[in-house]
Amino acid sequence: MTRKAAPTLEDVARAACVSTATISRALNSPDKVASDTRQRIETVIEALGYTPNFGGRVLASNRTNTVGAVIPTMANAMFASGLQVFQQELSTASYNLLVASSGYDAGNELQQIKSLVTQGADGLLLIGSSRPPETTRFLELRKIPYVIAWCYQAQDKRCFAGFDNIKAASRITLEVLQKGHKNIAMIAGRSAQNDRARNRIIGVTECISKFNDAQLLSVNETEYTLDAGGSAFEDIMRQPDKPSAIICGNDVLAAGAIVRANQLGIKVPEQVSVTGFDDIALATVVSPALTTVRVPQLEMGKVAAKALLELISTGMAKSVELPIEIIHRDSLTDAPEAY
Amino acid sequence: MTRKAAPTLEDVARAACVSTATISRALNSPDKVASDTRQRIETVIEALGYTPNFGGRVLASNRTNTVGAVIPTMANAMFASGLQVFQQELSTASYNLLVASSGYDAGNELQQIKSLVTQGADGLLLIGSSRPPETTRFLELRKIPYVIAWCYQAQDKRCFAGFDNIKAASRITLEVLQKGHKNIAMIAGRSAQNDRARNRIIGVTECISKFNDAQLLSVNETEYTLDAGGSAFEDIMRQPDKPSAIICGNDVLAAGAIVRANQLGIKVPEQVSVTGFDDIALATVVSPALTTVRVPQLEMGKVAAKALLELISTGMAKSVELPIEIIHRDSLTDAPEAY
DNA sequence: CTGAAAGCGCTTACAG
DNA sequence: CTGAAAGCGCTTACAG
Repeated sequence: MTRKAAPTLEDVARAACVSTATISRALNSPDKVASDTRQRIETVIEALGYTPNFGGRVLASNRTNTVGAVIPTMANAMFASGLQVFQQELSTASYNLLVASSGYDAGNELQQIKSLVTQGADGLLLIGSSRPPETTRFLELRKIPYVIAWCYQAQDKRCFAGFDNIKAASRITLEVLQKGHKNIAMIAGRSAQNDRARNRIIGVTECISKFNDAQLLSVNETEYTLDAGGSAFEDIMRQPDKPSAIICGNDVLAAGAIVRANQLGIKVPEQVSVTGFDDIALATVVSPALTTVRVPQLEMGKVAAKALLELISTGMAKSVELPIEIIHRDSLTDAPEAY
Repeated sequence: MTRKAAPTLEDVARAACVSTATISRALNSPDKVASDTRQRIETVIEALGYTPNFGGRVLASNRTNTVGAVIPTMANAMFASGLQVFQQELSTASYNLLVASSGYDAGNELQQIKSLVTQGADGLLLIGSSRPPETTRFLELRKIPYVIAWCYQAQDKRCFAGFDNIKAASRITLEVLQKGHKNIAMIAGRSAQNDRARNRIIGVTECISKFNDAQLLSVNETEYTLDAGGSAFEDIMRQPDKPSAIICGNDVLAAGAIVRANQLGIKVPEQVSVTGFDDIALATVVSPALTTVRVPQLEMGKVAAKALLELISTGMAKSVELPIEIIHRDSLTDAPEAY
């Protein structure tokens, strides 16, 4: 099986009767080459089926035109669709996307980051702002351009493309309180290695604490699965002090809670209101449909790509804070008077 | 901003008092190096914070340790979770994953394939078996190792990691028929550039044609969204000849149909049964929960990764056919007697 | 606008 | 087990 060697710049140069330098220019900065030469070169390239060798190009230019993304998980719809837009945006700039997942584990994240950087990623997309010093040190040391999505911190010099999770969580909490709910519970994501989950808890807590007659009965941290949401719901509804509303850390948890409620014969929202977070497809499919906070997933992907590209080429890019929105559907209603 | 140049093999060699060749060996085939030399080298590498330069390595070895995946869309949960497993499996073999999406468009797919190959992908994961000759030619010409997921064709010499969509669609159809349904409709994906969608239609059609007293009233091709599923459902139920069961090309379509049915006050499954395909999270969240065919998403990701790695290193790998399974939930019930 | 040539940082036969 | 050296295929000042 003798695999005919792919044509090289050398081959093209010979066939087109120019130097390799000119061909390289014709490819990378066409305007520096006379148009007739350029035409001749293009013909030859076409005829030979030449494509630049990746390794040669990378070694000489020290750039890969590749960007890496490390996300918590691809299995959750909330990251996947943003990633899609991110990739499309990169694609228009002739950049490719390397993807890895951390499984919400900081050690794993560092490992994946190192792997992507070793594979030559020119820049990185990361989710969330807080990570162990070891990771931060690595990023700094290697001067890796990176943008952080899914959160926003005004005072921070790093580049964000996201929204303020504390504010967003406060917003949905306010909706709940305005419906007259006094006894509230929260089903949250695991906050230990997840600043978004943590900040959503903070947002809920802070908002409730401003209302004298309202109280946060409990915060149940759990993994982001339907089952876990269901179990947490069941636990909460077994307590003597039942809430009239449950605020969930994301839509998966909320959908899990509602599905379980339906199975247990507990009426949502008549007996308990439930709210979500993220606004993924699930939110419209559960019954009752989720009142939730819509997170600008697609917009984040797009903005993050632009920022990262700019960061790579110019060395700096501005953070952008995207707006969230409360989506009113059927899972949140007025607190029962008698309560 | 003088960015201190990263240490090279050269630097390590000098510091460890050995040749660059030895270091390269210590890195790539440690057993070829005396253990004390290796130790010394490791210390120096650690001290200098050396990591191999990607471009140099790629140019010299002609391998990137990167594979690419071109999937129809990341936004749909069915591909995303398989991709996650695929990446994890690659990761254990020190391979990285480049991802791109085609949006179910063949032209787009070719463009993305070219882009990934240009970026040095050692191999490719592709979804589905049928593509334009132009694409096939490119793949052949460049001798790109690739594996095809989400389908399986016994007679084919290409490498598959998937299941037989025709058989799978027949299986679920048989379930429907065995419940006594005679008048059936199908809501399918767009089959033009999508062999899975096409084969599922074939499977349904073939199976029904074997039953003399049953008929396929209509096949409604539409895009894979909740709304499209809902609209198709509405159209179907507006016809004078209503089906007693609707077989859907995937869970998104089925969930969309059921949500719409609920809104219209049409009872599922009492008035119409509805079945899905894929078994994604949505299937358990809609109410009634979907009777559907479970596709081995995660297993496919894993098997595909193994096959691709083997294909890259040895030049060949066997196709594997994975089993599907019918998941019985609540959206399919007996046909009304009176019908 | 074009060419000659150095150099990017590795890997890998080939010798020893 | 180790080293000297060629070579991978580009890009990019530097001259002209």
